[in-house]
Amino acid sequence: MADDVDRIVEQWGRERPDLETDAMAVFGRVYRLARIVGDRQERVYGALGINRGEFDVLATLRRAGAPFQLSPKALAASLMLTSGGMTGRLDRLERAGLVARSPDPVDRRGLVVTLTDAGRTLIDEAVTVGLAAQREVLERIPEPRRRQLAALLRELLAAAEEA
Amino acid sequence: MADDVDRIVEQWGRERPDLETDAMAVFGRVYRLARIVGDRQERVYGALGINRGEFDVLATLRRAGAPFQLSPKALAASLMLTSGGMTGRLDRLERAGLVARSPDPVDRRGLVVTLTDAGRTLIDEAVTVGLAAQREVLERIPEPRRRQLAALLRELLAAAEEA
DNA sequence: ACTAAGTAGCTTAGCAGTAAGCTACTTAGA
DNA sequence: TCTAAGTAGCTTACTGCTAAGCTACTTAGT
Repeated sequence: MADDVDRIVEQWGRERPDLETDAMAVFGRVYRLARIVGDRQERVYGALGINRGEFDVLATLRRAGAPFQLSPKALAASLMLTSGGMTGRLDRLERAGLVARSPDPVDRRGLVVTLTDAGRTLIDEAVTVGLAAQREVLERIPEPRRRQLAALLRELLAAAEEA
Repeated sequence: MADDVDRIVEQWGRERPDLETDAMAVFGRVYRLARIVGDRQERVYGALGINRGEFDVLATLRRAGAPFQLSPKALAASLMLTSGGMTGRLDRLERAGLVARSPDPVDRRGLVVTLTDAGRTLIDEAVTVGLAAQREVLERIPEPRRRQLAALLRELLAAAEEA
């Protein structure tokens, strides 16, 4: 049974028989997966009052371990975000009481962003339910193919980063 | 050798040993792949004067086959876009002379969007170079793993659409 | 034939991002 | 020890999207 991506690849094959379409089938599915699972995560986080970008900021602070502090610079680099984008996310998170900004004691140009207790509580819940949402999808495919897929995606990501 | 995603998963394992983190490794890589390869495509299309969203509109018209016509409604549905988003894309493409809007002869509420000759020429070039950019990444991993990956992504997408 | 409900595309307001440029501060070199 | 270059974070202008609501038109029910 053909899926949407199969149909698209087939249409291109008919209209442009000169094209080598294999790569389309792979990346077309990567894009669709990112969108579908991303939207799923967005809904789950939305129920907790944050969006996916804000989740990523809180998660990065949480993962860093106690005392849950990073500079805006480090956060922006880790999330591949411009400084303007980071300012906006921190504004919203600070307004919601989930992070606090304070002066960097050793560099007066800089700040340190700290997860508040409320932020810590929220992200610990969010990561649990977000991961459950991902597992619901992944566990529909049985081992050992789950493990194979993980290994192959790791290899493809390495290829993409090199190219 | 660990990659960024391995390090993130490992940090979570340390901070939250209660979490079942397998799914993170899979979807974390899907998100990163979509971003990296997406940015790559964006650069390629940018050299031709269009962005990825505009590419998708032209590609959908092209794939439909002669006479390369679809309604804004059909385009929006196919690209999972709101009607407002579609209006904007068509405005830009029409201004660039790549598509034309004309009244639907059988339904006076509707329009038909047609690929112009310039649009046809541009999309035929864009799909060729865009696909080459994707192949450059994919061909870094050897057969038969390329084929396995394609099959497993197909299965995962089906799982995501069902869930 | 008339009316109520539905549909197509557009408009507006709001959102979250980028790019470019600013100010304040730090660092390296003569 | 000045000074030039570099860096951190913020601001502004712009982009492309969504959500909601509009007008014009079509379809179904009586």
